[in-house]
Amino acid sequence: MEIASKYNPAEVEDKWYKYWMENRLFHSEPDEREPYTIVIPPPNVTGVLHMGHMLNNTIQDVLVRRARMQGKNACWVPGTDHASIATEAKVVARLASQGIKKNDLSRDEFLRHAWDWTHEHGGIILEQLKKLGASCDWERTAFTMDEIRSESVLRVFCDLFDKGLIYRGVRMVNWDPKALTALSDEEVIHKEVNGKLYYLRYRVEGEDDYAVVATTRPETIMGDTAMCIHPDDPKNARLKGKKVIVPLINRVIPVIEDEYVDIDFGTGCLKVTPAHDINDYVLGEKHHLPSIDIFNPDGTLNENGAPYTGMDRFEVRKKIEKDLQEAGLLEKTESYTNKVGFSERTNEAIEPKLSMQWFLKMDQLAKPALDAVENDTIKFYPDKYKNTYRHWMENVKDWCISRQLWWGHRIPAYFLPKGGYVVAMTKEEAYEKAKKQVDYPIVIDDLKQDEDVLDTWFSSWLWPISVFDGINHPDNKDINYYYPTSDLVTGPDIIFFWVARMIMAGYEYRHQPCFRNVYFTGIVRDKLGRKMSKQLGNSPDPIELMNKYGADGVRMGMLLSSAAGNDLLFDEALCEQGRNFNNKIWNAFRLVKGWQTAEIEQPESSKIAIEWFESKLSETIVELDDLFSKYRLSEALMMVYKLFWDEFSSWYLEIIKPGYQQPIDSKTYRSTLQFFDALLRLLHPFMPFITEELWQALEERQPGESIMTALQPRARNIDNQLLSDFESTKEIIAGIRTVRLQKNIPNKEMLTLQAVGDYNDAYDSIIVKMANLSAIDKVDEKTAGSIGFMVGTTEFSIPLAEKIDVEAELKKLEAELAYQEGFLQSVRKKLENERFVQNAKPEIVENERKKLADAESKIELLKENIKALRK
RNA sequence: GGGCGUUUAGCUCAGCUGGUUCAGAGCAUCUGCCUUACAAGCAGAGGGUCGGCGGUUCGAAUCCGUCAACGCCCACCA
Repeated sequence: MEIASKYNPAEVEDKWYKYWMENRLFHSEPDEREPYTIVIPPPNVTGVLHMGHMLNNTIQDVLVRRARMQGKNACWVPGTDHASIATEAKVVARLASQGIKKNDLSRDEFLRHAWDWTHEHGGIILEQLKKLGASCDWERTAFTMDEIRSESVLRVFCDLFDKGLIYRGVRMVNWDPKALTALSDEEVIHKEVNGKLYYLRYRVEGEDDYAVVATTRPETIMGDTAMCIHPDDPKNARLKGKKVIVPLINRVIPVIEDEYVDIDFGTGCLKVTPAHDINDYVLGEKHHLPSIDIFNPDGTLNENGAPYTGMDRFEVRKKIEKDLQEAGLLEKTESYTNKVGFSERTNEAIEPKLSMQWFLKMDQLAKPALDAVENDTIKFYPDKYKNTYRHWMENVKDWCISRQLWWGHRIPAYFLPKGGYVVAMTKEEAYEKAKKQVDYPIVIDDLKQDEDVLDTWFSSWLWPISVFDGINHPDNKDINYYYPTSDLVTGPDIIFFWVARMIMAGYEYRHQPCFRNVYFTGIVRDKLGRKMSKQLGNSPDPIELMNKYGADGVRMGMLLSSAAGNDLLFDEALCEQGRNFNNKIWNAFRLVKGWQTAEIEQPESSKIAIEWFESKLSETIVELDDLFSKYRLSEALMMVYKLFWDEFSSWYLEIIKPGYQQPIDSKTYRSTLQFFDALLRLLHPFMPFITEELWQALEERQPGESIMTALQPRARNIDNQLLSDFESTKEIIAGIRTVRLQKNIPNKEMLTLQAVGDYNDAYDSIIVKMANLSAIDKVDEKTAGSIGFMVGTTEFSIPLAEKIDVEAELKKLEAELAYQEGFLQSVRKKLENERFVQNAKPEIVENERKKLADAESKIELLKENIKALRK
């Protein structure tokens, strides 16, 4: 059979994915085996696969496939997130492009559009994951807004409300004037902004004096309800008990005193605008100040903002500067850099705003979640994120869970006609509750459901439970079997949004951790270290990459550069390396499958090679287990890579390779197929497609059989002596090859090797074959006019009378001699140091003595050789 | 303003509780090879005062201090 010399992924990938699906190999049902569970971090339902997903899902797939091959019942649950704000923004934008304004639609009409959008785009990303080879249990695909998940969310809301953990109240929240909704603290990103510090003059009432206030936000003066000074501030002591007049609008406000004020900032006078600054709000509460809200939800000024009503807040800032200037009320401005909060989603400057919202109390939920990570019930990889986590959990604030949006889970609170509300799963239930609560007659349509929806994360935080329907049916077979899940793979950027909250929900609803290990991936950057972004155009399209290098090649490219928790600098060259490796595997297979077997005697060299490779394989398997246990996937892959490429292909196969058109003995062939099989199984979690293709072709397989469900090879005996002897053998061979290269001796030309003195000849058959020797002679003294090298303390030489360049040879030997003498010197110094001999561990000292002896014998040899050459 | 992390070969990184698996790996580079598995390859080679300084120690890439550069997270100084 003729096999192409290049591996063509396109021909095999779709075929095997289809095969896996048809045989339902990804599907899991509870059974008696140990479960291994991963829930996918659900991507946005309307999202498109990017490099971050590639990394994240490749890692998950490696873990799942490996677990499956360890005989566990592996289940990777896929799904998508409704992504409230992001999706709603996209739908609004699309409607706008069709000339439709959201406000012109009813809630139901808008939701129909949103669902249309979801059905059009939803699932694209999941299809893309299939191309990557993701072995998700697609029969379990979930959506945060499907029936089961929605019911779970409402149930949890009602439950937490009944437990008194959810409350409703007017609070200062982060308002996004573009999305027109409140945000949680976590959705606000603080950025440095270059602005100005404005010094405004507030006249003192009834006096010909004024106080100067420094502010970054002059447009909020219409909301001022006090001026505040520090009680111990001598500069401003004259203002105590006075009243001042707000510039331009001439409203009289009191001067209050509070230690909150920093005497040294600006002039020591602070304008207090309780409606539009969180600190001012606190001051306002404390001093019982009125609060004047001057903004509309969209960031324009309302009637309280007269004379600037209707203008945008940033326009007003410019305008008011001018007006103040003209009125002589602006003392000066300074350039000033301060931090401003921006909406994570819309990038709009956040406006602190007082509004009625729903909150979830966090302190009680946080307690067990903090403990679980502190005591390693849930382990973080890398563990540095424990610090981050602890800090947040110890300072956790109540979670604002309501959003003024339509796309999402509508809050199940129903307002009563004469005030008050009831919380219930359905309107009917709410009605029943309401009837008991009020002493006036009502009908069901008197109940008005809250217009707001819940924060997206209020559904995501239930994900590890809700995907198994463990909220609605807490005692079902799936949740009891698959929960707690095993590993979570996600980015550190959502440690608070998601990870921390899942842990809380896990303890609240299952009294168990929701997962055992969290693997934090880094951010995928380009090779210059820049974040990938659409604007920069530096983000490759994963699908194109896979078309170019094959899914296995790209997977390997992602994995090679991904130490846990470190950002990874993605370079297409790594995919190329992955593709090249695929090709290497492919060609090794071509070689092996091309051999004819015969009942001939097994060469000594093959026999040794088999024993050696058995040990090497076992040794690697042990090391792999260790690396996997530490989630060091990058290193694990590199280890298998080297095992296959260097040890198996360059050494093992070359040793056992029969001469051209010669058959191979069947004993060696059998072992070789077994090794190949084991290697494919080791490789499969990393590169599922090519390994399946070759595994299927390696031997006759049963219908429906797959490498996916074959078991990982197990380590057997490791003969350390053999392994170390073999390394020496490689060195000898490399030594001969180096000589060939230096002396320009073709590989075809046979050479003789002399081994001087003590020498273990057990591996001669291998050396003869690999270095193309006619013989290895043991000699007491080497032939004159030969070129030599040392391996360990044994000297080897190749007689090459006519080809020796005596001068060059001398130079080489003398350089070596100088090095050895220097080395000897340093070892001597160490051993002559009494404190070293006394304090160091005996084995260390013993080792130094051995080094000394070795160096001495080497030096002696070198001297002899130099003398011989000089003759 | 607090906290965390990083700094080792040209690049990306590994070096656990101080001492021959301590100066390593892969890629890149250089040299020689189209040797019938693979040029997407084979065989070899070169390359680093382990960020700077100081300390502990018989001994430091490794422990301590300090400085520097970069990165991340948190924080209400207008």
